[in-house]
Amino acid sequence: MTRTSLNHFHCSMARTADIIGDKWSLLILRDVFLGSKTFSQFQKNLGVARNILSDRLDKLVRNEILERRRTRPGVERYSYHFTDRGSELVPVLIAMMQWGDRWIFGEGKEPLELNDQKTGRPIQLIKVLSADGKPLANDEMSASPGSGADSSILTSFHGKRSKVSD
Amino acid sequence: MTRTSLNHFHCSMARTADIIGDKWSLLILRDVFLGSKTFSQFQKNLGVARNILSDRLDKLVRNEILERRRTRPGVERYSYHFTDRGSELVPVLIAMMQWGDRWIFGEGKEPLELNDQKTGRPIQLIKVLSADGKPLANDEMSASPGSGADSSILTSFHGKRSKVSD
DNA sequence: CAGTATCCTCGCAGATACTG
DNA sequence: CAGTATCTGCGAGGATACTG
Repeated sequence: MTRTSLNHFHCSMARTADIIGDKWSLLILRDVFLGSKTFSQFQKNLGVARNILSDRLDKLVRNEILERRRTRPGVERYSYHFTDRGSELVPVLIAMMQWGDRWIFGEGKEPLELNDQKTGRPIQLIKVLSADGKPLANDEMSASPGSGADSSILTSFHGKRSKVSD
Repeated sequence: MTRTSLNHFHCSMARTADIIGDKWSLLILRDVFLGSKTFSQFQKNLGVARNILSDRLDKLVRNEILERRRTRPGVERYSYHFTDRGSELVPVLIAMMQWGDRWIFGEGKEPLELNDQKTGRPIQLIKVLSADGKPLANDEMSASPGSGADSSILTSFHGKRSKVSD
């Protein structure tokens, strides 16, 4: 990838992956999510090369995921923040973290705990809901035993499948 | 990335990104999610080079995201399916798709619709829930206006922040 | 501090031919 | 069909020096 852009795919996944589907972008977003704001914070936390960091931040700003603000007038001091668009990416980040918590770090591995800032309530679950807002039995998402017969998660869909390869 | 592995990060996001955070893997998973099963289906749908596809499938199988099954005994005919571990990645995929539906393809752009296979109910929302299962007002996730003062999504957290860079 | 500029290297990705 | 093998090259990524 990267060599070829995914823009020609009429697929939200592909387009989204094209924007945030690289590791540094993902890690930068995670870092923003966890409170980092400045170039040097990112650089220090992630250990990424400065030019790469610069490039990624630029891309995220151009794609309106992050917004760059001057912290003090006159001085070269900036901070990065989620835009609306960007903050709605948080569920993606949380979903990834939760998966990792569960499947990479095991039971006793003290996963990252997140609290909602306003209510103080812990955030622990991300769920796929049906249109009416009722939770879809989560079992259905992961019910099929790995070696089961015909694992059928969510296979039916409507939309342009035909143009997948173009 | 890719050059350096993310294994040394004690961070679920980083580790998850290391496994599925590249575009072809993501697209393969999407394709599995939408019903593709075989090497040639992937190859045809995605237009990816065969060696790359082979490599990614291998990696996904090694990481126990996908499982390879022989469809007919004796014949070289295989199919790929989600494992338990893999199927729990579906929320990540859905979260990405939804974000793309909303922010890349606009209102009138007919986003992909997904139906739950068993109930037939449409799946449209993915939500972050608090530990008690109650929905966290979704506004809190995206409330801060892009240019607002101090956009505070979910900033508090507990866990090993210290080891971020090592 | 917050980047840009430069150089160099390695590996991802593409194309194509071949095999069981 | 489902890959493996090989060859090539672009460009992502790293390191470091420099600038406003």
